[in-house]
Amino acid sequence: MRISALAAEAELPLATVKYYLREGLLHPGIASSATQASYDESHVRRLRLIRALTGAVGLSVQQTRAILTLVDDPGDDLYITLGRAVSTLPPAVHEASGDDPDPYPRARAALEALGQVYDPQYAAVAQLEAALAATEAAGMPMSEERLLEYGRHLREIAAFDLERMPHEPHAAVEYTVLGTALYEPVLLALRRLAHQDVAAGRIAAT
Amino acid sequence: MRISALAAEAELPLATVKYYLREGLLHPGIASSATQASYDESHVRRLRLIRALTGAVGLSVQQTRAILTLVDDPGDDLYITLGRAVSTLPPAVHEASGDDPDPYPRARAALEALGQVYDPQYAAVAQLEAALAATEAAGMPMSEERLLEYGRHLREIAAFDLERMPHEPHAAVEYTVLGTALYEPVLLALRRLAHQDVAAGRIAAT
DNA sequence: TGTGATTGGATAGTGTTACTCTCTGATACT
DNA sequence: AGTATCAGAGAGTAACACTATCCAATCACA
Repeated sequence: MRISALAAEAELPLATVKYYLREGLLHPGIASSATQASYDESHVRRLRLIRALTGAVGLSVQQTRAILTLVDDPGDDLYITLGRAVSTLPPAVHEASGDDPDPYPRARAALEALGQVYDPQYAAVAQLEAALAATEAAGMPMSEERLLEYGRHLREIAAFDLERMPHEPHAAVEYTVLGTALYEPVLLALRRLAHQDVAAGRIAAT
Repeated sequence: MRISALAAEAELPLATVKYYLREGLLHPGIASSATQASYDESHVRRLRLIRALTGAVGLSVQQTRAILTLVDDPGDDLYITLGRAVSTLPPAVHEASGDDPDPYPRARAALEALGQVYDPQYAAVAQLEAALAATEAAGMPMSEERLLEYGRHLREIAAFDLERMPHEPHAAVEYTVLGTALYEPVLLALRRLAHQDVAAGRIAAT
């Protein structure tokens, strides 16, 4: 398959495929001569994955490359790899100054209330802190009650996810990293639809 | 309060405050002369809300303006207002061509499996379709089992949210629109942390 | 009542991002 | 032999979120 056939297969402009090649998101084809290379099904799959991440998940090209690199070439520690993946996922958050004794007070309080263990280095802690700070700044702070309710359901979802993790290490990394990123938009869309459904149920019950 | 004091209060560069004024995100101060206007606490709160939406929630200035306009000036129908708000929330999705008999097959199947009523016009349906299509394109389709599990928990979260909705119409709009947008980053951060916590529990149990 | 700073308002400039276009020389089909 | 396509590189573009500069008017203070 030549590059133009690849572009057609993936329904992308040729120039865009070249751009992804240049940016290192797509692995090069096998060069058969100085001006010819052949591409295969793996390139088509990769392009679909790239579009899934830049499209529905909303990642930038840089973030997408970071995620793809992790999936392609995971370390031997799933925990560290997932940590790296989460730290590249939005929202981006600047790390706290090293000398702050309690850099994440809201997140710490929340996680203690939930009885969850956590690694303060983990990017999601800073993300939670930023998200909670934003709710306060906007004048709609999360009550502890709401936090407990949300946390309880998300823990069950997380437990469900973990139960279905493949055993083989490489597959486990792919499942975890991609599952974290790809299922998030589904989660948000389902919540928005659930609001609609519950509201409709309320009205019908009147 | 003059504009420089407002900028200082909100910890933003003066030029940025002027930019938000120009873009119509921030209401003008009361002009006391041709070159003087005075700002008050409402402007400080508004700036904090703007930063919450553009920062943690990750909205663009355009999207932020759309949300703020809805909150400031909601129609008399909460349902329609929420629909408009959801349609401006990411991920952006192009509407289907009007003549497609089944534009959202994955979303339809999912919502039928969940037994949820839904309005096909609702933007979240297209968002769900795009999110499910992305999981398939990436080679990690959502199983029906996973969909049911996610949907169940999100419905409970949605029911919790709706129970706490204020009665007064204007407050209800603000709560619903801002709650949808502001709590989403919290939801995602909590899921990421729950993965970590559940994984830690697994290891400890070994 | 001068004088230096600040204001609102407008315009222009900047750095980033995600493409998109154009060019070049080499190679492939016919 | 002639046309088309290729890989690779570079430049160009449009949108975005600021950021900077300029101006005349006005204010605060000496």
